[in-house]
Amino acid sequence: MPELPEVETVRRGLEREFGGRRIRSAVIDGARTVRRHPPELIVDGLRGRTVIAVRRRGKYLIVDMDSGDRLVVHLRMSGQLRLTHAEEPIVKHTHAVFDFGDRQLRFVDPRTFGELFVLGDGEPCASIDRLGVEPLDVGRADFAALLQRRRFVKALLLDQPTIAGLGNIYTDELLFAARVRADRAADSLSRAEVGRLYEAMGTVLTEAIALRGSSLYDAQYVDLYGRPGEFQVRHQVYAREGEPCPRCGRPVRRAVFQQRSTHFCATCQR
DNA sequence: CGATCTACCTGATGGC
DNA sequence: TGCCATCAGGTAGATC
Repeated sequence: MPELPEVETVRRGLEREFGGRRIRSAVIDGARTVRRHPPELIVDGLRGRTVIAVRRRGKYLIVDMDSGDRLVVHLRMSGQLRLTHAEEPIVKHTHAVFDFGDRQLRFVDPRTFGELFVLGDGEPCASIDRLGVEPLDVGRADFAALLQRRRFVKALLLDQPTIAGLGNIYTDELLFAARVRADRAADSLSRAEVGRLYEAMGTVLTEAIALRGSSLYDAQYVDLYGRPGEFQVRHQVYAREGEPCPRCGRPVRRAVFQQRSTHFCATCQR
């Protein structure tokens, strides 16, 4: 599922393939994908505009256009952005096609949780504006301060207004690396534990980006070119229930915590 | 404030 | 073979 490393991988592909290129036309199909405003705002508003830059904020992709408009994309669970040639057949669940002349950018999303919307020059966006710090930019002291709340540490790491970009896969991997249980109160972590969590956040996310993210058995996530990521082979606990813990050898466990699965080692994580 | 629950949606999977 | 229940999880909103 697209979390920070997957979204960052797509961002890099978008900037490389579409930076400086002009949208000839756009087609939006399906009512749910563009749901914040009429689809004409994209179809008519972005026609003829050129991509200046592609940025990422948390799990949001932000495409800056030469008009000052920004095309915002959130992949949610099953959204994919794909680079294709114009003549390639439109696959099922394709909800948006941006034609750049020699190539197309297509948004494919079976579960239609993902969304596209456009923001005018300077227009605020509550969804983006309320996002918390970027995990790879926040300093150690600021990160430690964020944890001074009486909430389950996993819930806090998943809380986008606190820290933007972590999802279920990477929180489980981070907590394992830091040897901290998901259900610990965030403000009960020792200095050493906070330090390990901070270090893990940097190393795990950086390596995951280098390996172009994680693709699971369902291959819901692939990059712009349809390639799966390779970080899943480095997962220590996520989707490894029953396999030996890489640290102590006891079986990795899975439990439902706050309505989602949590993978952990009951021996190594305290 | 924080925890819990639900809705959104399709495809894959497993049991019978 | 088919049918049905279950599960996957990012975000928003209701409720306790």
